[in-house]
Amino acid sequence: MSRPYRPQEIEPKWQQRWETDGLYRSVMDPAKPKFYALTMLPYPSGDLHIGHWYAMTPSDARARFKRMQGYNVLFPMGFDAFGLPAENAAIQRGIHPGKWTMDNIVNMRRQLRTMGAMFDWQREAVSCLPGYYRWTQWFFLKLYEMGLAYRKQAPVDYCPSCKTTLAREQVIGEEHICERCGTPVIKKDLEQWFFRITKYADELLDFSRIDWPEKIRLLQTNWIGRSEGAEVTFTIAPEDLPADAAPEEGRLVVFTTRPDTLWGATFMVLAPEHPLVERITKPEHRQAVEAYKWQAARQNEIERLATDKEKTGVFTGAMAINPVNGKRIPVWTADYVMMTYGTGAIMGVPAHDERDFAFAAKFGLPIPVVIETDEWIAEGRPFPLPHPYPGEGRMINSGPFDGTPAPHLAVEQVTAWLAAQGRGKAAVNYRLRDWLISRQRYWGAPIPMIYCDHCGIVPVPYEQLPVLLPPDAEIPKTGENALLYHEGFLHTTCPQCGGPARRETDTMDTFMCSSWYQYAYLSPYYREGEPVTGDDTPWDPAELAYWAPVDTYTGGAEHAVMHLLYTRFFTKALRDGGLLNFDEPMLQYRYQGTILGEPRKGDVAEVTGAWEGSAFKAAEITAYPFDRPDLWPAMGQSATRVCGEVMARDEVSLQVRVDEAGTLVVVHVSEELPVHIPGKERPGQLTDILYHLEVEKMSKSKKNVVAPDALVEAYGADVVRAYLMFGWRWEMGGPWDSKGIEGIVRWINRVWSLVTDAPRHRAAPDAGAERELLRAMHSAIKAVTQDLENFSFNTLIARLMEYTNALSKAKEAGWGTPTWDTALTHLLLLLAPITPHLAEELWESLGKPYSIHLQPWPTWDEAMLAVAELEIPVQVNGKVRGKVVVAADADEATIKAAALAEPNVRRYVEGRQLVKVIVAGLKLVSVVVK
RNA sequence: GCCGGAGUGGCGGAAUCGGCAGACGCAAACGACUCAAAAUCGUUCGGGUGAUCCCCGUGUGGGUUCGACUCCCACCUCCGGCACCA
Repeated sequence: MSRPYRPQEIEPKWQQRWETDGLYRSVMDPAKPKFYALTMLPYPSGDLHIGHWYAMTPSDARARFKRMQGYNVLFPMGFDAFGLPAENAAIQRGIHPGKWTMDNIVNMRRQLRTMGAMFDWQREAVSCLPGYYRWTQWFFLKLYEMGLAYRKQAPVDYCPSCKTTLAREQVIGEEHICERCGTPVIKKDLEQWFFRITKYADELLDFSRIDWPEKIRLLQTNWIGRSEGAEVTFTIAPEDLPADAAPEEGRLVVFTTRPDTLWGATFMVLAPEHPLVERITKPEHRQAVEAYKWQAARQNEIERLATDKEKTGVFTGAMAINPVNGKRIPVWTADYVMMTYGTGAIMGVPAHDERDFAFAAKFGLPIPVVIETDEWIAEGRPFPLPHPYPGEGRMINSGPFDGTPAPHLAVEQVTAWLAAQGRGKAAVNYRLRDWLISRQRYWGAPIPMIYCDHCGIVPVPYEQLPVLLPPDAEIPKTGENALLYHEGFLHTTCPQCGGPARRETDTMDTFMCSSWYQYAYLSPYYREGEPVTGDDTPWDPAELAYWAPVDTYTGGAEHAVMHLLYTRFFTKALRDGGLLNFDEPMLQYRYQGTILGEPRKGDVAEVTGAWEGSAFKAAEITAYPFDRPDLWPAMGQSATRVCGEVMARDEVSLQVRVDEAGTLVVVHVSEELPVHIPGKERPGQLTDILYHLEVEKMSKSKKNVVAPDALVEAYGADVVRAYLMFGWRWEMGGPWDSKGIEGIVRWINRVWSLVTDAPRHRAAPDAGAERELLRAMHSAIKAVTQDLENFSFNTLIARLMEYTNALSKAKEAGWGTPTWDTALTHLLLLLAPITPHLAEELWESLGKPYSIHLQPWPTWDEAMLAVAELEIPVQVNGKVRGKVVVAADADEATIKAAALAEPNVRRYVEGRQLVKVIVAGLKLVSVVVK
């Protein structure tokens, strides 16, 4: 026996050697095609998570594969280092956010190095360092210059717990909770900075230049929410306008996707915040309208009580005139119309819109039908209409348009007609809102703006960047922004007039930092220490021209409508600013799923004792393993005994499930009480009892976290890498399985001994076996190449296992022959991207030249995949009844004859009428009989 | 409610221009080796009480087809996103 596989020795050795040699330094080389592979950068939370490994190591494998294929590959790594957890740590533990962050980064760099990934650490970028955020601020100034950054007073989403505003994308679900802490978000009226992402709405809907998953494209498309329709101008009845009204005040524009239903509009609704409400409300309705507005504003704050979808609203007393038929219709105000979408006003067409129908039904407004269908006619034209009908039909009661098919032709024709008359025009609306980037936080890049009493809002000159975060800021325990109280930061002079001025204290959303980091890697902290101007670029132009854009991007799908939308916007904005000459930041994107916590059954505890109120006081505890039902005493509870599965435990109590229905009993346990565990001699402690774990997201509080450091220590990085690729469909993820990794350990050990152990005897080469081995080799090369290309990591490992098994079988027969050597070295080449240390070590042990990672990727020969003869299944009436072996070049007639001659097939065919025989190439023969 | 995705052995999963369902593993059982255990190697492993034969089987019910996990229709369950967006 030769030496055993010891990853703990070989992995650090190679990592050091590669680093010393600069094996993974990525240097521009015009002679080679470039490949920019990027995986989402981590937040430096303190420890690397198994999820980071799951995301990064397959991405690394693919980057390595591309490198062996001859590309000059860039695969960088960095840290998204601004953000709230650092401030929370400061509050809880009194550590400065900067120190906390940088300490975490030191640890995470170490952990990342144990992956054995080909990260080029000399290109690392850390977003909280001045050399980085100077450019983040520079981009802000650039966007401001381009008119893409603006400040406005607006009702914004605000998290009272994080004490900061949030972007629309950071508010989750129906309950409108903060994505970071889960606190319900409230609306606040604040002056905030926005980026005009809506300007790019249409371009962001165009995915034709990029290879992104359908799911992400859909999420972004829905988020942007483009809808086409028309703007139609109604007028307020002149007598209902105040005397001082300007002429345009009487024009009320609404957006509708169904201009063809205009003749059915029987009322109008304004959002409660709509300025016109104030102006047109009649004195006798004023009190009710004011009360309603107040209530609506307040409801926004207390989160309009979820389930209640009953329509509310009040009449303003004013009338409007429908431009298509001159009819006078009442103007209402109601909170189902939103000020932030469209024009904040709608026409109510109750017959053909669900919401308008509910509103009209509640307030007794007429519901005339203007779209008819054959079914409606067949039902006898029921009136009033029992249900709203938003579907297709023909226009009726619509003057010149009666009979027009709607909405298909009708929308176009009515829109054209309105436009010709100057009463409306085609229009498009989006759900997407501008990106709110102000955060009332200390730990972020300061927004480089100055407020001067004289000059107003003044941008910090480019030359003065960075606006440094004061390192000596005291983080208030209240969670407020430390910059508000930092006199040295706050007070400055106006760059224009030189007078006293105040700095903006808000910092930027951290998504701003990650919107351009893919370019930061190209020349990290570019021109640090040198003053720069607005005419400079934040990167070395040569590096940008060579590497950008990203060829393959990988990371979590949860960023679909945040990071992935923002970074596309950013690139397009920079392109329009003349900084870039391409349209999309990442040409190909693939996401991975999530590794969840491993489920586990709790032990079965049998407890005797006595009840104390609603809890049970333990006198004696015995714990049995859950999966040995033969040992289970009956579950249940009595006056002196409780028995069931342990669902949870802490230092002094257990929660025991005593029946199938899930009834829980709380068992109090005094500290000293020993726990009997059958099969264990000494009495155990409460902490020896296993408690139930559900499949859930991993989190420290749920105690289901898998620590990669411990896995690496136990199995080695290569095994962990291979297991993460093998165990799940990459894009799906799933619960962790601590047993499954053993299969990889066995496989890797087999690979190891395949190379390092000599067989018991050496046999003469056998031509047939050699040919078979080569066939297996070419087939493995093909499968692994295609699977790496397609992100199909689990099947790739399966194919490598099969190939390993084939080599094991072949070893006794043909060891030491040239064919054997070829087959073995090809196994190592295929393994190199997957298990880089193992492959390097074995490569060296075969006496091959350093490094395996500099070798070209093997190619396959289709001709070598061919077999001389193959087995074809034969079906009779759709069921497999036999198999025949035919030559690979057999013609159809031969195959047919062989199939019909097969004894079992004959049993089914004899005595019946042969209808036909279908020969499906070399795949299958199908016989039909009657 | 609307828009997506997914349902395959005890488990993770494989196979979709329609062609042998369950590759590759985990777990389990048995055997070899061992004083013994672990490791390793070998065998079995969807169900129908053995079988190379037969029947059933890819969420449910229909359909198309010589042939359906795959295509069509109607449902069910779970997951994700959106949610008065006019």
